[in-house]
Amino acid sequence: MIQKRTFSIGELSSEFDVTTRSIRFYEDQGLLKPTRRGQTRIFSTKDKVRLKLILRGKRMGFSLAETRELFDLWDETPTGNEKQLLKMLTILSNKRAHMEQQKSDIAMAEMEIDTAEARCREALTELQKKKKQQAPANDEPENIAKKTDNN
Amino acid sequence: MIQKRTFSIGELSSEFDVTTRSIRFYEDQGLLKPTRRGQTRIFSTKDKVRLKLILRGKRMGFSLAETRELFDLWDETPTGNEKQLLKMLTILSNKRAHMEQQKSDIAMAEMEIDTAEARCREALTELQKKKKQQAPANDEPENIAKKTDNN
DNA sequence: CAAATACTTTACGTTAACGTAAACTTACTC
DNA sequence: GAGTAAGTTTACGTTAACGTAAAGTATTTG
Repeated sequence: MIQKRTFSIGELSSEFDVTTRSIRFYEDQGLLKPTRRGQTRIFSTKDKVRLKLILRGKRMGFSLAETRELFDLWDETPTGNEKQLLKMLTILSNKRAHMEQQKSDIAMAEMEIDTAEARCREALTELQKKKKQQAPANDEPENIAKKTDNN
Repeated sequence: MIQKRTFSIGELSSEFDVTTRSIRFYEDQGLLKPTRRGQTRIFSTKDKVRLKLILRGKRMGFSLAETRELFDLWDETPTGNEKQLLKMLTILSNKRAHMEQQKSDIAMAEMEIDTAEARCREALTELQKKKKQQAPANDEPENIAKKTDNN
């Protein structure tokens, strides 16, 4: 046995930390296509992979409809005609552009977070100074009072 | 005059390609704080900067509520007490983690897009071959038809 | 001064992506 | 065989982020 081939909805739910409601919703929207044993859903590894892609897509800001469109196109790719394939290439190119935008956004945000953190730490040490001035000339070590919980 | 100091809602709307409805909504949610001349909104450069941050935040998957919370915290930072500042540092740390996740997501997506594109191009050249077979026996060199644009 | 242009408020409508509740079926297990 | 755990369907509810329409004001322009 190379791999467990099927999964219950509960297994996927807990593995990816997503509600069963969501998983059923994704099926309803045509993103997952589990088979059935009786009325119980049985998910393949392909479904599992797709679920992972759905969630990553969400984190990247894609709607379910977009992701679904990608899945459908991808399924048609091996048998696709020239027009389909060219459409796929265009979409891929668009995704790339989207990702470049995101990388740029992230880079700028990172810089700003750096300066924000610096400003914060500065304000903190400023507070420490004032504390010292208010409680002057004391031979007990200060760092006992300076304990901070970093939660 | 160093810079134009104020902006109308229409100016911001066209500059950032966002509807006036959205801008008013952002004000309503406490993200922008334009002054008024009569009942007409007058936006400062600070508002303009914040609008840019709002939009970038959206592209990064932040809700307006999250962005608003950041703005509020940021405003309190210079006068903040220790607790406030530590909270800010925690949030900044969370944002960083979020961005690391995103960078990882993007990196994986980029690889998959690469292979998807390769698969597409392969399918395309496969189609070309079949076309040639239907219009056979030609002494022109093959590589003219095999040209690919690597964009 | 009339018409066009750029604003404004109020308020109901819409879409995506689920949450939540109720009522039901299977499958085990004590 | 009663309970409980995991699954199911149906269907109404909810939230965020605006869209859209109506009706009014203020200023500019031909």
